Amino acid sequence: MASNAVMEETLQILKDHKLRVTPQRHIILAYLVSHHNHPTVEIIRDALGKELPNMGASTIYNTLNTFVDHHLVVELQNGDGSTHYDYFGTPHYHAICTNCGRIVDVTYPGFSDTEKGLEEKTAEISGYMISGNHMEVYGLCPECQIKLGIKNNE
Amino acid sequence: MASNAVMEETLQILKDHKLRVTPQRHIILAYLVSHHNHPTVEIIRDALGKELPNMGASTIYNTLNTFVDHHLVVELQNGDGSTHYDYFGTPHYHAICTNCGRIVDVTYPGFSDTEKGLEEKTAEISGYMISGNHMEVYGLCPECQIKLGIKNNE
DNA sequence: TAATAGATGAGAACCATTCCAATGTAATGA
DNA sequence: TCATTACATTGGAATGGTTCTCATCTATTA
Ligand SMILES: [Mn+2]
Ligand SMILES: [Mn+2]
Ligand SMILES: [Zn+2]
Ligand SMILES: [Zn+2]
Repeated sequence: MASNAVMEETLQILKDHKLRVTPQRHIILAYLVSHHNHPTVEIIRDALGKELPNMGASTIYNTLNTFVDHHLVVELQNGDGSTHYDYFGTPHYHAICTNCGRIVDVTYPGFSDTEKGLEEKTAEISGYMISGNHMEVYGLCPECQIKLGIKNNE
Repeated sequence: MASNAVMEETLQILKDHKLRVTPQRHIILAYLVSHHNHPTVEIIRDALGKELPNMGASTIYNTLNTFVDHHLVVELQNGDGSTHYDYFGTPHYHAICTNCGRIVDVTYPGFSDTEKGLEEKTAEISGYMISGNHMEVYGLCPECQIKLGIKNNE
């Protein structure tokens, strides 16, 4: 699906909830849709500083929290103390480097079955009414393996 | 395995790493091993206040961070702003209530296979050298379902 | 156009966690 | 046993990401 179609579809979700599509919300969403870098508020602020120099930090937090509330975006922690945000258009999970904090997307055929199985088992056992899940796998990214001398640079 | 056997085994891990088994570390570990309430630092502090009234908050943080570094304890977030800690003796994952924050343990036969499969797939796809994973499932706990009128109290 | 509700922005406030320096205590070795 | 060294605890200060407050601004509705 084209990036602007994703945008339109997502913005419609906001409209459906009587939320206004402001320039700030539009530009933040566009940034998230077009970048897969799992940015922090600070990174978003720096990246959008040229287009909207006066955008307040509160606005970025408010906007991202709104997106999270509507399940358009997920929050991630990589241990660096700040929250990372991820436009969650396509189901996937994350591998997070315990050394440098790098977060990469992962998915594979059959992943959604695994996910669904986990949710069903959990509902059955715990009695919870399931609304979602987070899976994260931790380890050393390829670059840190080299940096730390664990893997040879070939 | 008896609780004191678990304690001994865990304390030995500290000794093996040349870490001293102080009264503070001992009492905090004992609390975690014998409670499955996924406590915060504040909860631990309140619970142990009678036994060690002068224990500093820094000590609790230091101790828990040490345990986490040695993979004896895992950290959990439930959205209430503070970190929750869990003695991770037996592999399991968590169901977290999005309304009240309640965290419950879940496991089932075959869970470790699911877990292992996820780690192997991830290593293969991402090139990461895997050291662990976190799985969390979100939803409404049974009590909140009733409280919110979603499920009838039978 | 008037009235209302929703959104932004600057800075203050919050608060969980970390940092720091002083003090205390266990391990080591002569 | 004494001296030395390394590890740990403590209380308080500092940090810093996030939330809160409120005046201002803008979109929506009637
Ligand atoms: Mn992602
Ligand atoms: Mn648990
Ligand atoms: Zn890395
Ligand atoms: Zn609940």
